[in-house]
Amino acid sequence: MTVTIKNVAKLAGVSIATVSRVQNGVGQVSPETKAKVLAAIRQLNYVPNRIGQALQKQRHGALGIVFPDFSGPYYGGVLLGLENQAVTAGYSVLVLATHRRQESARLITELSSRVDGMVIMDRTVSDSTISAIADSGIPIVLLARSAIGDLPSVRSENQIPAIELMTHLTKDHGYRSFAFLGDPQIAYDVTERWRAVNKVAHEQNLARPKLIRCGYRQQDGYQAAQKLLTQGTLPQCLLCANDEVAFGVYQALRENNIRIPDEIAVTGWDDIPTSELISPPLTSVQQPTQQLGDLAAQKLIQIIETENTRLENDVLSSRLVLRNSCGCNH
Amino acid sequence: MTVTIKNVAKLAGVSIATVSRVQNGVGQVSPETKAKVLAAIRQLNYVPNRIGQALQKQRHGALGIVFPDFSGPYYGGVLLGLENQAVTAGYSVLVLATHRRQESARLITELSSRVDGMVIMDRTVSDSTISAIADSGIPIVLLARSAIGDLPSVRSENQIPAIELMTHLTKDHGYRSFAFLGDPQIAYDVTERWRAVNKVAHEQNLARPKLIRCGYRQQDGYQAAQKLLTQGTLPQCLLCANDEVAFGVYQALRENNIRIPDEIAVTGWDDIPTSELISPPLTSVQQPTQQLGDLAAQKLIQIIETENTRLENDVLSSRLVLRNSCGCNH
DNA sequence: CGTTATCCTGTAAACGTTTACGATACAATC
DNA sequence: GATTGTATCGTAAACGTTTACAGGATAACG
Repeated sequence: MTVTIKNVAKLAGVSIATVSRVQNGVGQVSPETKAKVLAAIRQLNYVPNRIGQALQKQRHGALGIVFPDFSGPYYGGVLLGLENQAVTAGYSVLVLATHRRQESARLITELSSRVDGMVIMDRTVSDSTISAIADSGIPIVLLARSAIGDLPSVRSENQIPAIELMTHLTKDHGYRSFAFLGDPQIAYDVTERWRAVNKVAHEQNLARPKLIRCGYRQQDGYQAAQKLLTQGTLPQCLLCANDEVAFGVYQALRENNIRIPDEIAVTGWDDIPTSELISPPLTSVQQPTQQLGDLAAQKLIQIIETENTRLENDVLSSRLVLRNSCGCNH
Repeated sequence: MTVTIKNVAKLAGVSIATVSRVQNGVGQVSPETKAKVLAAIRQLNYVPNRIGQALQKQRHGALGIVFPDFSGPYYGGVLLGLENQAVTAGYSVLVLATHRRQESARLITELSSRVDGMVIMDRTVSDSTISAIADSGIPIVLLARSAIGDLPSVRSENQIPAIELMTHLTKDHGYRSFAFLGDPQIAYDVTERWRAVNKVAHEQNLARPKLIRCGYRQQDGYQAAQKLLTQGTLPQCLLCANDEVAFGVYQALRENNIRIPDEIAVTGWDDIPTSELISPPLTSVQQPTQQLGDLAAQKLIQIIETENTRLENDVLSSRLVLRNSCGCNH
C-alpha cells in the first residue's frame, strides 16, 4: 500500500542506495540517473518513512512536552512558543498532559522513547522518574519546576514580583489581612509566590495569610470564594494564583454584592488579555509565556545537537501590572 | 548508552526473542527464565524502543493534529479532548500549527509520515494536499472544515444557532443594521455563520451586513472596532466571530464611551468562561469544544483499528446563550 | 597498451524490534 | 525402547532507511 524506497528503486531501475542518495542530495549521482529517480519519486508520490530514517539515524527528530493539563492561556502560550521553535528547527512536537493520572510515570517514560529530548513542566511527575529518564540519556529541560540535580531549567520570576505586589498592597493600600487562593502543592510557580507572600506578611507582622486550596480554573476560584464567604469575616485582600481564579472570585463576589475594590481587593497572576477588560480591571503580573516555551525549546535543541549539557538555569522576568482591582486608580 | 533488548538478553543469558516474549507477555516462557528476564529488565531500566517496535509492527502508535494556531480556549479545548482520548487508547499525540506558513503543505505531509492517522482542522492547508495524503493511505478526519471528497468529518452546528441568533436580534430586539467581525475566508465555521447571517438579513429585507475582516484574537477585534468607529455611522449590532474578538470590541467601545447594549449590541461565539463574567455579560453560542476533540479522536482511532472507512459526518449541536450584551435582561 | 585516477553505482550491514519457524529436551504413550 | 506430543527457547527474517565499502566503467596519462 504505502510506497517505500524499494518501489522507487525498482521503478527507476536503480538500487535503493542511489534513491537514498538522490533523496538526500549526498554522494555522487549522474544527472541522468538523478532525473530518473526524481521522476520515479514524483510519480509514486514517495515520502521517506520517518521510522526507517529514525531507526537508522538514531534520531527521532521530535521533541516531547509534558503539561499538567492544557487549560488556560498560560499553557497555550507556552505550547505556541515551543512548537514554533521546534518546527523551525525541523522537529515535530509530541504533547502529553498528565492530568494527575496515576500512570503518568509510565506515560512519560514511554514518551521518552520516542523523542530526542523533552520539556517537563511543573509537578507532572515525581523527581525520581525524571531522574531515571535523564540517566537513560535523553536530554531534559525543566519548565516552571523546582530543580532536580543539575538538569537545566527555565522559569519565570516569581519571588520579586510577589514581594513587589505584597509591598504595594500593604504599604500603598494599607491592607493587613490576606487570603491566598490556589494550591502551592501543585505548581512550583505558585509555591514560590506563596512563600514570598508569607515572607512579606511575616516581616510586616501581619497575620499569616489564609490558604484556600483550589485548582486553577475559573470554576475553582468561584468555589473557593464561596467557601471563603461562609467562613465569617473576609480578609481585606484576595491573592489569586492566576487570573482565571480571580475571575471566578469576581463572579462569587458579584453574586454576593460585594464590591471590588471598595469592600475587598483582588489580584491575579499571568495578566491574560481579558484582565485588562474585565470590570474592575484586574491587578496582575505579566509573564512571558511564549518566551518560556521558546527558550525551553531552544535550550533543549541546543543540548540535543551540541551535546552541551552545561547546567544553566534561566529565569525570565515578570512585570507587576497595577489596575483598579487592588484599589489603584487605573 | 541507551539500553536495548540485546543488553537485557545478554545479562539474562537468553536470546532477544525470549526477552521480547517476556516483555509482551506472549508465547511460552518458563517461570524461572521469566524471572531472570524481568530482573534484568528492572536492573537495566529497560524500556523498549518505540521506533524499533513501530518499524516492526508497521504502526507508529501516534496521532497527529493540525491546528491553524493555538490561541484561545477553543483550540485548547479541542486539544484537551483529543489528547485525552488518544492517550487512553494508547496513542501519542503530535501537534502542528500552520500559522499560515508557506511551507504548511510540506510540514503536514512530513507529519503524515510519522503518525497512523491525523486530524486536520480548518483552513490549515489546501484540499489537494489533504487529498494526496489521504490517497497515500493514512486515515484522516476533518475537524471544523469543509468537506473533501468523502473524508469523514466532525464539526459543530453553525447554521442553526446563527439563524436563531439573527432571528432573535431582528425579531425580539428589532435591530436592522449589522456588522460582522471576523474572516470567513480563514475558518470554515465562520464561513457558515457569515452565510447564515446574510441569509436571514436578506430574508428580512435588511441591508447586507458589513464585513469587517479581522483575525480572531482580542487585539484583532479591538483594531477592527476602531476601524469601524472611523467609518461614520455605526450599525445597531456587531456580530463577532468569537468571544475574544467581542472582548476587543468591548475595549474599543469603552474607550469611546459607547455603551453596550444601549447604544450598540454585541454578540460573540464560543461562550468561553469569561463571557458570563464580563460587563455586560456577552451573548454567545456555546460550542462543545472538548467533545469535538473527543469525537475526532475516537473516529480516527476507529478507522485506524478497524479499517472502517465508512463516511460519516458528525455535527455536534451548539446552544445559543442570551445575555445582556444583545439587549436582553440577563 | 598498461597503469592510475575518477566517477558512478550496487551490495550489505546496521539500527531495535517482533514473530514464524525450527530445534531441543523431556514427558507421555504404546 | 520407539514414537509422539508438549513445553521452552533460539535463529533468522522482516520492517525502511542510511552509508561504508567495494566493484566496474571510463578517462587520463605515461
